[in-house]
Amino acid sequence: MADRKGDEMSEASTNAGTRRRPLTRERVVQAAIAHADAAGLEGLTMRHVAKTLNVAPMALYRHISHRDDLIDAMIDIVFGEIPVPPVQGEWKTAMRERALSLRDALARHRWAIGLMESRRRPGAANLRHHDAVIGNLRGAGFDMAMVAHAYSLLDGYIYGFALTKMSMPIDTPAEFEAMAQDMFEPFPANEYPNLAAFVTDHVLQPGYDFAEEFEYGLDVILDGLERALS
Amino acid sequence: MADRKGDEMSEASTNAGTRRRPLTRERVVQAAIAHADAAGLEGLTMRHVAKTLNVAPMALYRHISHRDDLIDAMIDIVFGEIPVPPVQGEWKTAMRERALSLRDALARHRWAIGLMESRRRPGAANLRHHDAVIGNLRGAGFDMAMVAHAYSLLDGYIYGFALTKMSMPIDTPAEFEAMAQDMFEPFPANEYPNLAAFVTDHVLQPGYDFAEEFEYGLDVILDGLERALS
DNA sequence: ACCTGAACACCGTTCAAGT
DNA sequence: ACCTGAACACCGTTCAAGT
Repeated sequence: MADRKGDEMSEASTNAGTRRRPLTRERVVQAAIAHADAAGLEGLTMRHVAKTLNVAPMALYRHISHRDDLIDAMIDIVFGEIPVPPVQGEWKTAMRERALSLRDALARHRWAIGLMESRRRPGAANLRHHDAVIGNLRGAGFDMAMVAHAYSLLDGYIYGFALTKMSMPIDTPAEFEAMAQDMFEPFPANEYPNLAAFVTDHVLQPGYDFAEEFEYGLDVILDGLERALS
Repeated sequence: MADRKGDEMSEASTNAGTRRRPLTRERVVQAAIAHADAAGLEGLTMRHVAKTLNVAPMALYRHISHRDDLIDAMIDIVFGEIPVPPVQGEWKTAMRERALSLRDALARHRWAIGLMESRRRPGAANLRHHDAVIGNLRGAGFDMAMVAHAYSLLDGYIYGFALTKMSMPIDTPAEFEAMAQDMFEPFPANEYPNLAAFVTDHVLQPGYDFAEEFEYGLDVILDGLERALS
């Protein structure tokens, strides 16, 4: 497959044979995100990112000042993946879509969950996102106090659901059943009858999918805010 | 102060002059919790815990099998600090008190927030807690599907609020004002008018306290569940 | 101008040894 | 039986050096 003729010439000015593109901040951040998506936050080491870029660990420090600066940049990419809510537009559908987009972004980038709201130097996508959410709510008649209520309630729920879902030690029902066995095994039988019934009669039943709970709770919250607004 | 006569003799059988109590699992876990409360999860190293106990790092491994096993034990202590909800008793007040207790426990042990729901081998206090919550809801007439809805909504919100509150880079209003300056500084003036107005006209006003948002959202959720129940 | 290698002060954990 | 010390394979980051 080497030596294809007609390859695009967009990088024609680089030396033939020189596989190495110049390192840029963007390439470092993208490599870091790919690595964290695959290996988690604790798998995200400078040394590993450097290796995937075929570079010495120290080369990264020309483009980022330290690990936390890299994480700042990664988080702003995640915010950039969430469509900006329309400033005009019915608030309930806008907030509903925004919640689903944020949930999906956090599902793609589980390492980001605890970090989205903790940036001391939020990036442009982060600020733009929050500006649009607030703008939409204000336009729909929320006063400042209600904006604050709605924001803390929605984001608390969205991040918290993502957190509990992510930290669930299990993905498939088969795994869950195995874990449920192990879970009760060290304890006397029927020591926790309500929990046992809940697990066997509901959670382990075919068709139950924890992920679907998200929209139920979201609608309870949106309906509650609507009622508070009027 | 050495040589007090009349000291309690409860440890009288230990050698005089030997300051060292025997290491136990409980002492290791308690020292680890104290350390994590003060220094956070990333400050919780085997070597530091060992130093506070005046012991070589390796001595810990006689009582715990590895760092994750230590964390399992720490989490069950946190669950044990939350009063068990009464199995009989009006569900709304029981769930409200349980939410506030859990919030308070997470405020004392911020390192625990992402870990409470991720134990593969939950301890006795953990299982007992969940059993009592489910028992209360079942007794109040929740069917299994509604238990699942209520649980994921409440815990999502409780853990998520704790997470966003903890990760807020700031505690005092003065700090927040300084950070708000820095936050907008790299960007053109009035690039984010809605966000700027929200911050200056509401969040930075005297009397605003983000922590108080918790109960507002909690009541929206509890009222919504009550409505869904009937 | 851009990248590298050696080094420093850390980690969790294994293993063989001390009392 | 209980604890220790040296060692291994890792970290992030500094510093001086290479091209």
